[in-house]
Amino acid sequence: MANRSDTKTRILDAAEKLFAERGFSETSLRLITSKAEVNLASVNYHFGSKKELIRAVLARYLDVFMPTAADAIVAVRNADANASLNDIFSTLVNPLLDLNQVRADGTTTFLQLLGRGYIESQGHLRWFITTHYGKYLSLFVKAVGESAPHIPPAEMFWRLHFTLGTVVFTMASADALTEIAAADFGEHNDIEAVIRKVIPYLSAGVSVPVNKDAM
Amino acid sequence: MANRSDTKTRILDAAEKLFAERGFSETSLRLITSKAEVNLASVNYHFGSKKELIRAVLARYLDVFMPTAADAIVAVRNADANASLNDIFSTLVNPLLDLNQVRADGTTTFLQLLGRGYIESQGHLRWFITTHYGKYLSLFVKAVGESAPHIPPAEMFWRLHFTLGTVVFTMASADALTEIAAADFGEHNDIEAVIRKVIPYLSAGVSVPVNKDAM
DNA sequence: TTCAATTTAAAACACTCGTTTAAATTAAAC
DNA sequence: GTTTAATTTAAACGAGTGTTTTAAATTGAA
Repeated sequence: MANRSDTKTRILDAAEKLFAERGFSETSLRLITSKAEVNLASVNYHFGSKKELIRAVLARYLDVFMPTAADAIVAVRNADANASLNDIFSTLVNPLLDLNQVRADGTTTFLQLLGRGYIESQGHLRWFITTHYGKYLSLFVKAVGESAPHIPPAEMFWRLHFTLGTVVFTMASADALTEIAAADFGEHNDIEAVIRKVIPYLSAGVSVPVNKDAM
Repeated sequence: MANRSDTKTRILDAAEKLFAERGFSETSLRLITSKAEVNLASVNYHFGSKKELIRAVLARYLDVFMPTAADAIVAVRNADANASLNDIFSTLVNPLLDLNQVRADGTTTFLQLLGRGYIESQGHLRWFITTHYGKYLSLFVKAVGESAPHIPPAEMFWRLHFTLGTVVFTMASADALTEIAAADFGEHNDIEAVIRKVIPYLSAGVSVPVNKDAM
């Protein structure tokens, strides 16, 4: 029996789950192919290399998320030219949650993959994302900057990277944190609850007035 | 020639530099021992295993930083019982910068190691830090909590992890970010400048009032 | 049905890793 | 100065990695 439900898709589905859980370099091709119930060599046949598989896994999400997120931001700014930072960040919630309709647990998986991607792999993934999705990133940066015009560009550069760190780290360990929160505080959060917790934190940090003494 | 300036120290010095730069699992013992100009087997002879070497590298910093940081926080709270969140965070700056006197580039190295430690290695490092330095961590959490009494404990749990993510991610990529900032904005930041930039961001995020609608 | 292209399969390749072994060397104790 | 313990050395081990190769099976079109 060949091509039962597409070997390529079976590999991608197994790989994204394992990559999100354990990171890229900690996930071997042998583990992926055994979970996907396909032959080891089929990864190199269909994708060329492990690096290209990683990029394919991320592209499957980015190709969906980036355009819808960009559309949402454009729409919000057309409706309200003075949209707040909180509005801009909140705009991303729905495009993120929509990923759950693309695939089960899509939102969590995507955010964890993004986190792993920025934490690991110095080169090829950063390059892949910025060259393939750079125009969307520029749009996001522009929207945030214009919603907090009292922050100079250089300061905003740092704060957006602080923000990236917050999101990436939180999402990469979201499962563990949710478990601890449930055990210690009886809270039962899903990924949407965590997203809605982090947004006010980010908005406050990004827009806090710059202290000239500390520069 | 044996024992030229202590093999153990040579290993620790080479290891901490490489670990901070490339992460733990990306740094092989062969690379460490070649940089340290010692024999490969000496790592296992002096430290037992790579895991124990990693812990020894971190302990050398934590043993210095944790007590002085705790003392500083106790002192600030004795001087001003209503110390603000910004005060608490700022109190950590000097203990951090003092690490530059322990070793060249000590502050950056320590923060990057801490970042790598929390990002990588699911188990043994988290366990090592919480069991060996738990009392200091509790003191920090208590001080922060009491400086922002309007934030419920469960919410504070999440915000402190957001904060951890910001710090860890920023420090792990501090070198790259500083370079970009210099190229794009003509800013020339050292590690102290980055620390002083991040503190107001963190204080604002941690202390922003909780929006009941979003819970 | 035949034939060529695609896909799967099993095995081996070449390499890196942390660790261990056993001999050689050095430093310390008597 | 001899003996004893600590340290350093070189070599090998065993397990794991991504990738390539070779051949077999399967597919779709002629």
